[in-house]
Amino acid sequence: MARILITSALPYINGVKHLGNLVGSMLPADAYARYMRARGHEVLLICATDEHGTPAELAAAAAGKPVAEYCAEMHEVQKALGAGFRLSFDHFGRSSSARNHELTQHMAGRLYEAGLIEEVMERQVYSNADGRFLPDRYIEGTCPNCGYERARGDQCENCTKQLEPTDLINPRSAISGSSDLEVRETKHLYLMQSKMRGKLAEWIDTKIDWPVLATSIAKKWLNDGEGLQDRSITRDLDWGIPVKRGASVWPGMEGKVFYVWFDAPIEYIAATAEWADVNGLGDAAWERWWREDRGAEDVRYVEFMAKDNIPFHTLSFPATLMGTNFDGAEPWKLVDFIKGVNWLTYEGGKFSTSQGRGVFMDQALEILPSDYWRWWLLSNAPEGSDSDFTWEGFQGGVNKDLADVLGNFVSRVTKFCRSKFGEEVPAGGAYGAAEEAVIADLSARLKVYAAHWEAVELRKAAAELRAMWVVGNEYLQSAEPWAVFKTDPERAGAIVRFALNLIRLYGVLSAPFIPDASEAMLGAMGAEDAGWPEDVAAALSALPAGHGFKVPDNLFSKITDDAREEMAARFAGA
RNA sequence: GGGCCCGUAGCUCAAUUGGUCAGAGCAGACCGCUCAUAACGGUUUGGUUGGGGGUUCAAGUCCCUCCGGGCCUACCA
Repeated sequence: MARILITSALPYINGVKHLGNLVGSMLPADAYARYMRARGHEVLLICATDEHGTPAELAAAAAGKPVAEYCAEMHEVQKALGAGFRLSFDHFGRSSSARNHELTQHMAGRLYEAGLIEEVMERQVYSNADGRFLPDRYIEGTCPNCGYERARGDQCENCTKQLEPTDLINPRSAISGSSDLEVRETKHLYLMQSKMRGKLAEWIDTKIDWPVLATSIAKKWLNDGEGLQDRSITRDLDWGIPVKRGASVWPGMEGKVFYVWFDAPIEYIAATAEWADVNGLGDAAWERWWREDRGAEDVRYVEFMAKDNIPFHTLSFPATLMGTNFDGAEPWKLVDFIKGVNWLTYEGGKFSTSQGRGVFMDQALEILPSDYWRWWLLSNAPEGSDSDFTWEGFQGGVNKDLADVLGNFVSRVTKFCRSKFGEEVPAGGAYGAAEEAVIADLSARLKVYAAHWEAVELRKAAAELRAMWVVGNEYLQSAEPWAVFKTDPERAGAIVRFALNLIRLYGVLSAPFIPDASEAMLGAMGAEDAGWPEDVAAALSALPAGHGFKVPDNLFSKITDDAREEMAARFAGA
């Protein structure tokens, strides 16, 4: 039994997440956690809302609420939606928690002691009308290069030229539209990542099994230009974690907060502490997952995220943890494997919150149960490259895989049995060559399935699972109990007994992808406590003769063409 | 501009890291079955692996080049 720590990239607080966000980290993390738990490993799955930063403040303002109140509400909304998608987080925390305040300040203090913090005087644009400093991209103006009037302070979307806010002609606040802007000096803390470049590079070089996406992005940042750049870890904002060295004030940094990207990854750890608190477990309980000197030396830590998160998880966060351990006193657990995925697109374009384009988590659950989405998203996860959500593809995948191959199998077996033998497992006959062949086939496929999960290959695992469902239909077709029943009811009984056991087996194997349907299958078979089939032959004899079962409602209904067209129109966006 | 990834059957993707006639699923065609959600099973059509050149006994896989997509390039997260 291994100990596996799993974190999902933190969903940002400013609204309901779309299917792309879901499949980018939370859903794969959940499926992986479910599989590993099913195999008997000790698993801890951690996620949280990422609550700091300018967009959170603006979203709160737009909603007409104090930011703390807004975040608290949105946290509950996201938590409920996660539950709706059956995301089995051991804890879904908040980056604004007291634990994270304490830990973030502690780590900053340690980095200071390590000599890895530098104070830098910056010049930033301040908006008098908005009463705040504006991040580059919140300043709009005319592009000096192409004349586009809505260029942003970081880059012109029209001509793609990279800009400084001060390059813009007629600059104005993107928030209020005010042109009452001025450049002010403000002091910030920089994490001197450049000092850790060698150490980070050496560490990355050991990660030969990571997706190219992850290592290539990390190496690019390490080696590009003058190498890894030092990075500001503070901001002039109200909402956030106040800048402190541990519990002490940080002279000259009053009124400032840590940058959201500094405190968000630390929340992985803090959320684990929150988990311990909620469960009344004490510090040792979470430290054994994160501190190599306190029990975490045998933990395998796997992170899930979309590609935009990779630099922070391969460089900034490890730099923070390594720096914090400058004297060897705090050996924090570093990530062992990063599952980085690409983007999910919507009908060939981008999901867009502002234009209402694409399907968001709340809408998805209004339309169909979570299993439909989980199956399609995971079996089409954007692993190798971006993948595209289309209603036609979704309809096809769900109807064929879930309704026809799996759902119909369960239906045909249980209904046939009920009509010929009643609602209990038939007694007669014995398994023979046909059943042995299926057992051999499934045993081999189960090994492949397990190997895909070990490698975190979602699409391949899904394909193998589907192949195992197909084996059931092939078996029924060749064994044809409906014909055998007429001449040899005993033998037909054995076939049906085997098929009922297949349903139970599928219930166990399918759970990482479609937990609700799995529960329905196991419930119908009266086998809720079924464990992983280490021995397929034994697993397919688990339901004994005379064991009662129920014919479940159809596991999945099909998406009609009319329904598909209606949804396509509804979510096409403005 | 610089860097990275990708281009395989009508569609979505594989291919044990250079090694049998390049494989699946969907879609199409034909056949079978009738237990089942008009579901299932079988057979089958379909590819000069984006173009060109090179290395090698051997290239989808390595090198060069061209074409066509996508992504990243750091103070929004």
